[in-house]
Amino acid sequence: MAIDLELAPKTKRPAGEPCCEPVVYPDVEREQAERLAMVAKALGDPIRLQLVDVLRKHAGKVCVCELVPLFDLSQPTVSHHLKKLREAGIVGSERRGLWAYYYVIPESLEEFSAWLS
Amino acid sequence: MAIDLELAPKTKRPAGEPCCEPVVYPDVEREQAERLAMVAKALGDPIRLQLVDVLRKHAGKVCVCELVPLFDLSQPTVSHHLKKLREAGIVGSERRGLWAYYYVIPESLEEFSAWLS
DNA sequence: CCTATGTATTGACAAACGTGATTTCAATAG
DNA sequence: CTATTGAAATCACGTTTGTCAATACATAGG
Repeated sequence: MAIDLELAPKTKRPAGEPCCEPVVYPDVEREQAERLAMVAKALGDPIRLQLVDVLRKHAGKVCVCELVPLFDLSQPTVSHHLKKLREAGIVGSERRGLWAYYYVIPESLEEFSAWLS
Repeated sequence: MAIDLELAPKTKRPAGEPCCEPVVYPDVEREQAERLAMVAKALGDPIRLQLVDVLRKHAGKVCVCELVPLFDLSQPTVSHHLKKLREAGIVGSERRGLWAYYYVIPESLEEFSAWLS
C-alpha cells in the first residue's frame, strides 16, 4: 500500500563472519516431500504403526475381526485407522463375504525407506 | 444397570469357515511402536520433512537464518517446526553468538529405518 | 547505557485428529 | 421375508496441530 519506499538499512550484519554457508534448496523436493510426509503422517500413530507391523509380519491378508481384539479400541475406531492407512496408500482391503481382509502394499513404503537410507 | 442377564446367543458363526487364521500379537511392540510413531509423526509434515532433508544433505550444521527463507513461512513457524523435530530427538541445535545452528542426529532415524526395511 | 539483530516463546484461532456411541450397509442363515 | 453379524460411516466431543502476529529473550555494536 505504501508507495514511498525506504532506503532499507542494508541488513547490517553484526560482525564480519557471514551467517553461514549458502544452502541450495532442492525445489524438486516439494512434491516428493508431500508424498513422503503423507506416508509418515499415516505411520505417526502407535495404533496404525502396530497395524502395519502386524499386517507386514503376516505377509498375507488379515481379517478385521482379528485386528480389533489386538487393541483396546472399539471396532469403529480400528476401522477408522485402517481407513487412514488406506487413504495413504499403505494398505489395501478386500471383502470376502461378511469379512474384510487387509494387507500391506509394500511398494507404498519403498520411497520412504529409500529416502531414509 | 439391567441385572437380568441373557443367555447370549453363543456367537453363531455364519459358516463353517473360521474368520481367519489366528494372529499373534507382539506385545513387546507396544513401547517400540510408540517410539517409532513419535519419529514418524515428527516427519509427518512436509515442512519438517524438507527441513530434515536439507539438514541431512548438508551433514554439517545449518543456521536458522538460512533455513527460514527456504520456506514461505514466518520465522516463528519455522522455529516451531524445528522445536518439534528437536523434541522428537531428530535434530539438535547449537548456539554460536546470535545464531543458532541445527543438525540431524543420524542415530535417531536408525530404528525407524530398520523397522521399515 | 541504548539500539539493532537473530531466535524463541506466547496467544489466538481455524483445521485436523483420535475416540466412542450410534447408526447404516452388506451379506449370510434361517 | 426376518434376524443376525461384520464392517464402515456418521455424529459428537475434547485435544492437538499449523500458522501468524506480537512479544520476549539474548547477544553484539555503538
